[in-house]
Order: sequence, then C-alpha cells, then structure tokens
Amino acid sequence: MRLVIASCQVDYAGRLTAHLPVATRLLIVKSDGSVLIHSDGGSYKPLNWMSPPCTLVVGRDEEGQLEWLVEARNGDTLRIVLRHVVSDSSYELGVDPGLRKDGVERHLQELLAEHPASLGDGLTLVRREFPTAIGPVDLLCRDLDGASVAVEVKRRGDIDGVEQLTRYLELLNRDPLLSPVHGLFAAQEIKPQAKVLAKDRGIRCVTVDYDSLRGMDDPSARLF
Amino acid sequence: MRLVIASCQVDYAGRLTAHLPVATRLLIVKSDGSVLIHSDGGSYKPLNWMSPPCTLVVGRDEEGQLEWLVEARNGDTLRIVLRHVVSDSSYELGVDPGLRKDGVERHLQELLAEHPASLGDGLTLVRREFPTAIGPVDLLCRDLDGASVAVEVKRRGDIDGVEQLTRYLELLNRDPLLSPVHGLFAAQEIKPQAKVLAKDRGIRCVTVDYDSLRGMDDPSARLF
DNA sequence: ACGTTGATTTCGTAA
DNA sequence: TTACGAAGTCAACGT
Repeated sequence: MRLVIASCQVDYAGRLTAHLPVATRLLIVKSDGSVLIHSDGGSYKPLNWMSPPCTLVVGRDEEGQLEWLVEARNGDTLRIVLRHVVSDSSYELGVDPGLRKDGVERHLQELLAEHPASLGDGLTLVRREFPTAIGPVDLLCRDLDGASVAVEVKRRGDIDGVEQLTRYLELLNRDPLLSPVHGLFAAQEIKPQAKVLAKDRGIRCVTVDYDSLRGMDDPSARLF
Repeated sequence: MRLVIASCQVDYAGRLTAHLPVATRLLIVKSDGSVLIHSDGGSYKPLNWMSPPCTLVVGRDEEGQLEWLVEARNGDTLRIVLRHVVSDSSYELGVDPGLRKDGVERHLQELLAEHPASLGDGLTLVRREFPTAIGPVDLLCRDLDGASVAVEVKRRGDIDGVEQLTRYLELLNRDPLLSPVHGLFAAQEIKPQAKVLAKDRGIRCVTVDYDSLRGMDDPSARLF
C-alpha cells in the first residue's frame, strides 16, 4: 500500500465524468492497483476512486507535471496531475482476514422464526422462506383462528417492503388452500409513509426490538 | 489528517456488531474525528469506520495495549486495540473544494426531454417534472393518437421504478382531462424482473443509449 | 428538520 | 457467472 499526500487535480471519465480542482489530498494506491482519493472530511467514501482491476501508469503531462493515469478494463479512466508532493511512503500489509458481522436482517428473521408469538398473540410458524413464484416469503405463520399470515421482515421498513409484501399476498391469496392470507410487516423501524400504505392495504405493522429478541434467545433459555 | 499503519484488532458495536482479527492495516483519522480502517485491497469501502460527529479517546486496555475508543452521539462505538505501530504521521490538508459531476440521471432526463421521439415514434413533450400529489413524473408526453404518456427515467431500471411509475399512472388516470395515460419505462439498462412486471402492467420499456443521445445533443447539431 | 431519491453505489448470496 | 436484494449505506434536494 502506497500513501501519498499531495496537491493534485483529478479528472474521471467512465459512467459519468467528474472533476476535482487543485487541492491537497490523500492518495491511496492499494496493491491490487486500485486508487482512492480522500479529503480531510466527509464520510468513508472517497472523493474519487478507481476500483480494481486496473492499472496505474506514471508519466508527465504537457506541462511536465507528474501525472498518474489509472485505467480500468472497461475503459474508465482516472487522471491525476500532481502539483506538489508532500509525502510518499509504501508499506507491506499482507492479506486481511476480513470482517465478521452479526446482527443483520438474516438474524432478525431467524430470531422471529424462533419466537413468532412476539409478532402477535398465538402466532405459530408454518415455514421460514416460504417459496412462491416471485420469490420466498420471509415467514409464513398461522394465527389463533387458523388463518395464514405472511410476514415480511425488514431491518428498516419503508414503502418498498410494503409493496413487496402486497405482491406476495396477491399471489398467495390465489391459492384456495391458503386463502385468506393476512399480511404482517415487521421491522425494527417503520417509516410513517410505509405505515399509511400498509394500513390502507389491511397489512398490520409490528415494530420489533432486536435486543429483547436476542435476550429471549439467551442460551440459558435453551436448557429446557 | 492522521495516518497510522499498525497491526490492530477492531470491534464495532452499533446497528450491528462486527469484529476484525489482528492484522496490519491503515487507520485514517480525519479532522472531523471520523475514523476509517482500510486493508490493502477490496474496494473504496473501509473494512470498518466511524462517521462524524464522533470523539476519539486514547487509552490503554487491561493488558496495557494502546486502545482507541471512538464514540458517536447515538452510542455507536468503535474499539481499536493497537498491537504494533509501524508509522504515525499527521498532515494539514485544508478544506476541499469538492467534486463536480456530469452525466447522472438528471442529464439523462434532460436529454430525453430534448429528444422525446427517441422514446417512441412521434412522441412529443408536454412537460418535464410534471407535478402530481405524490411527486413529479419525470416526463409527460403525448403520442401520435393524442394520448398522454407518463415516462419514468432511470439510469438502471429495476422493479422499484416500475412500482413508482405504476403509482403515478394510477393517480394520473383518475384525472378525466388526462386519461387514458400510458406508461413508459426508460432506462440505460432494464433488469429482466422489471421488464416482466412492466409488461404485466401494460407499461412499455425502452432501453436508451446515453452516448448516442449525447451525440444528438452535439453542439454542431444546434447550428440549424 | 424531515423525508425521498440517486449512486462510478458496494457486497453478499443464491440460482 | 449472473442476477437480485441488503447496506452501519452516504449525500443531495425538496418540503
């Protein structure tokens, strides 16, 4: 990995074209050839970049300025003109073991599958990832009256999730063995517009608490 | 901006929990307090990070190892234990003038507004950003039969865009002055599932070529 | 301040 | 290999 601090000017041409006026920035060149251009602020996203696989060729522009030409297979180009180099250093980092995550939507779905009653009194699980022609329904449950309940699980519930569930319900209700199928939209947070749309379509909304569900899943509870 | 090369171990707790085993990485501390952790590969996205606003407190863990505790207002925490520091340097970068872009969806919409016939024979523009109660329709056109055509423009056409256009059409068709309003889904690339859904709803799909549109917009063509 | 939409999205997973 | 959905998405824009 090579780190360069330099005042530079950048031009990108690919899916779009973009330009960065002269300023002092951090340039990162990774061992796979990819390049990141960071300013001292903003977010984790660089101002501009080139994804691997790509090649970096160093040369001089017509004014004799140091110029990096980064090119990708698909023709995308990143042109960096270096005005003044403050620092330039390289390091050997080796391969990274990578990130381990826990607590994403999949886990929420697993926890709700283990504790369907937390979604509604007396609710029992029929099947997780219930298959349909347009994709699997997150959870298919049965309520106290024996009616089917299709559950869509989201971390953050917005209008798209309600649309998705609506499509499932339309399809499932065509099946006389299942019909009537009710809808239930479960998420850690549900946006107002999604709530309105869900209500309008007779879909019940449930806000779930990941931490308390995780608590129910405490290993000590499995001793029984 | 502070750059540190060090072997480190990282734990994040926030919306999710994540863990990085010990390895040598690049740590970037920006002047707004945000922290990025990069490996020597991957993409522009860091392995882990903390967005501003946040605070960095340096201390020692129970084993006496150097420890960075990065905390955000909302309680998210990033804990970095430094085993061996290879390099540690700081630089004054100043404020960045920022990125200028050209060629995003807005431009595609502008080009199509200038050349509506490229979407269908004899199509003419009534109005760009035609207002409705649930938001503006990208383009409202009229076809050879004098019927209205609502156009949704996307760079990449997926199922969401079809849903969005469907909601517009439902609303527009309630207006007796406009009805019947046909739907047209225009994008540089349309996914198969979106095509299926669009066809099912009687919405026509058109794949547009940005480069050839830009060519039609060539300044020399404006001499007439 | 809040909500919605776009992004050179990137990244994983399943078909 | 491709296609589709999720993301600690972030950031810009309109209300």
